[in-house]
Amino acid sequence: MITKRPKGTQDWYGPDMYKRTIIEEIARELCKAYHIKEIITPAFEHTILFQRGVGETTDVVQKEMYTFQDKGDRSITLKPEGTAGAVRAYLENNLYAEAQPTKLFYITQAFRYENPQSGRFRQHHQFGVEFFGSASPLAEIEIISLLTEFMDKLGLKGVNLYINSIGCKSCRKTYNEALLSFLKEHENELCSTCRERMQKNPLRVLDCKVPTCGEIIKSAPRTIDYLDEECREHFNELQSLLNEMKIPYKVDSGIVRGLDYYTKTVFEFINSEGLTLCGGGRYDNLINEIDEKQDIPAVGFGFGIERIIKELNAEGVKLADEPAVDLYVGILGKESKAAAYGLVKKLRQKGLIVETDYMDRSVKAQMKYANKIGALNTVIIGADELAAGKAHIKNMDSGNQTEVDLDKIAEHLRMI
RNA sequence: GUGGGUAUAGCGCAGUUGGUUAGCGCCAGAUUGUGGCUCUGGAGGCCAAGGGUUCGAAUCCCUUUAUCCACCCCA
Repeated sequence: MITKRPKGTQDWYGPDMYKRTIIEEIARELCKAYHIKEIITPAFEHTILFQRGVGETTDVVQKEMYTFQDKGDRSITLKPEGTAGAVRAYLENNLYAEAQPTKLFYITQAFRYENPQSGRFRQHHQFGVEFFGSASPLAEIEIISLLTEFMDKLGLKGVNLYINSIGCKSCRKTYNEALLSFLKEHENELCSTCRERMQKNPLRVLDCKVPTCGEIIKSAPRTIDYLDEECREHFNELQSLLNEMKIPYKVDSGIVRGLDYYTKTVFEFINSEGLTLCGGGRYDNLINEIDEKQDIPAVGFGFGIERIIKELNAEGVKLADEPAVDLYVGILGKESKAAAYGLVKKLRQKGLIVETDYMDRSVKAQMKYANKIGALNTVIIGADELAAGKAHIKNMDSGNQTEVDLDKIAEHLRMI
């Protein structure tokens, strides 16, 4: 037990760790060009923030939060998603008082107590962007455009954009009534889970994957038919912008998000297996729900880093290789240790990736090791080399050796 | 919370009606200071844990734990 990690968590190392590093680098680089600033908020917040922000009736709040009392008897919750904390920080630090809009991105862990399975963890990681202050569809465009570029840079091809509009509060009210009465007519044709969902959140029936339900849903009322004028216009403008920008998308009336805060635009990036890699949308009411003195529109998304890696692997996309060891410095003889290590240090300071022997191995074993770690070049430093001030640099690919002055090694390696 | 699969060396796996395997990796050698290929040798496992049946259990039965997959929901 003591050497076992908690259920649903992962240790990051090796190739996946490197992929994660590259993914985060691409995200940061992209946000830089979009002039989106990084924010890091605490791993935990007051529980009330998520109850209000994410929504009291959602599964995330009802059964998936890591909530505990701290020693000061405060109710604390490990963040289950990134938006609520970013919104809280935006309000608490009066960022709305600066020139608007405010564009923030985060790379954070998120905690949800659920049963782990493929692409699902109790601690996972998200790259997210929140765009505060703009009611214009251009805010959605900014977010979506960044996402499509992100996908391009990663080399993902099998992920598609689906968008929908669920309208504002008032549209939703009339729509929910229409949907509910429709569902009641077909109640005995629906699967058992859908019959349950009907009661607590009828919107969720729309993305049921059971084929028989799918047939019924086809003729169900769609949110986009119940939009008021403003919401309809917003959605139309968004679509024509996407068309003009030649960003491929599909309108899918089945896209309804499971978090309560969304309004108007909702979207998902989904792979060929139906797994959602990224979900987001507009949340014009959320800030007001958290601070009633403020009424600020916003758009955002969360992208699952584990799911990106899963998709990269599924599509066979190779990100950049880990940088190779430029030179392995073999050490021969006790009396050469300090001088050889001094050489290692000097070469590292010149920017080379250098490895050496810490195991007191024989020259043969050192060469084997150098080969195993993929060193591009090797050199053996012993009494002879130190006396002569020269050594043989061996190119591990060709096997050729070149005699080089000890103080010219870096220059020699740069030339090849 | 519900359902199914799996659990044998660091890894990935055999194990026939109850009496244990080679592989990959790791370490060391194959003349003295040079890798890859080959060969030889070595280390490493209370066969997930506990209980039961049996002369004898990795193998059969029960319990527990872990893990994977699916549902709900989500990234």
